[in-house]
Amino acid sequence: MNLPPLIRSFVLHFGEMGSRWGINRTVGQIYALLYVAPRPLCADDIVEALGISRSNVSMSLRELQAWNLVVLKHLPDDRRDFFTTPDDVWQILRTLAEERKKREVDPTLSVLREILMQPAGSEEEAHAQRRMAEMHDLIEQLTTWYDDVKRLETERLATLLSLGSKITRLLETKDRIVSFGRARKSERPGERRSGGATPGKDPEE
Amino acid sequence: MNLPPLIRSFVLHFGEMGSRWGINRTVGQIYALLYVAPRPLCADDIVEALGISRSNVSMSLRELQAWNLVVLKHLPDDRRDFFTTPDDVWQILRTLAEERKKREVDPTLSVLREILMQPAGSEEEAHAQRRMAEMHDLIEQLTTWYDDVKRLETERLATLLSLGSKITRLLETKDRIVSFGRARKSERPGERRSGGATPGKDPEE
DNA sequence: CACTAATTTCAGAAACTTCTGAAATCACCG
DNA sequence: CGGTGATTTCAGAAGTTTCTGAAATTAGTG
Repeated sequence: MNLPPLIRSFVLHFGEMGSRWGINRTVGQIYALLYVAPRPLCADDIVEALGISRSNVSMSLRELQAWNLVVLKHLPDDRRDFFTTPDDVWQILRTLAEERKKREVDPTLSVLREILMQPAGSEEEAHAQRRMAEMHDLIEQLTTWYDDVKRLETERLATLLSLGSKITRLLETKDRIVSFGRARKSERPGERRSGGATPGKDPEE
Repeated sequence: MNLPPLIRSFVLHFGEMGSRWGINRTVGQIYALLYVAPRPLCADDIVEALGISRSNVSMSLRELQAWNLVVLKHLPDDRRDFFTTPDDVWQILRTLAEERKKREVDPTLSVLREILMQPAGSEEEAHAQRRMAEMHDLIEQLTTWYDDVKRLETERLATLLSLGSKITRLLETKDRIVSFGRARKSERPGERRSGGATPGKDPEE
């Protein structure tokens, strides 16, 4: 490996991290390298920078493509493939979330659904099904939220994040103001339960 | 492995999933088993249910304890350790988020900070630092949001989730109403930038 | 403080993943 | 359509992780 020290540390750290979740070391390193490189790199650039075999680079790039994490570029009069990462880190985050959901969450949800369809053969199984139903419902709530939020443009998403938990307070403020403004048109919102509070159901978006 | 079919499917799925992210197959299976079991299990119950060696169970339980994912119980007049998972799935989610952050996010943040402190030795390194800074800032925004939201009680967290992106609309509604109600006390909120929109900075928690 | 039973540790075996170099494939060019 | 160079595939080598049984440790008991 023959890289400027700062880039080297970053690449090595990503390699480590990569192996801590599913992705492997080389894939992590290549991603890190592409992420910080000032221009798109071709396979041989990567071989040179990381000191790994050509075939390993080829396979790892395939994997990154399968994750939609890299962008393919072509230079005129050069038939080699050049690779970069998207410029926008928020876009990268979205892709990562989407792919991890696809690989980690969706299969679990469908296994849970399948098991929950079957009849329990004993009290032990019935209890297990109740537990699985709790898990299923939690995951479903989270993915519903995610599906909703992922469509926001970056700017609004950032606003949402910067508000954080303040929103629950804001929500109460809004309840007060709106119910006051409308002079109690129907009934007052009052205490809200955990399940399905969906005020202000605008048709747009 | 000698388990009722529904439980068996669940346990096997979790084993698979386990190996898809960092955790290993056995650890995943044991967790799944404890999660659906109607009562706390001891190590030998697990050996029996999953058909794996006693020592493997012992090591895997240690790992689950290191992740804070299991609860230790003792029965009177029995010095064996019995294990369960917490009853509340939201609590489980919190623990999982906390531990993954500790292992996956925090180390990355500190590596990024360290690298960003060092002087760049070339334009290539300077560019890399700019990219790393973008990544750093994104992660910091996400963790700030997380640190804020994780303190919410389950009920409020559920409300927040069920609102999802509707909140940004709600926010605009609130801006309108509040600025109208206050009859433009100081300046009007207007367009909001991505960075630090923090309306309603209440002192309380 | 010896005995017993539960539990943990650990060295090496088994299983699995990653990585390589050689061979096959692909795609353009004359 | 044969040649050239880039790229991919793949069998097996290298490396890593997981799992086991045997030995060591811990903790309670008479």
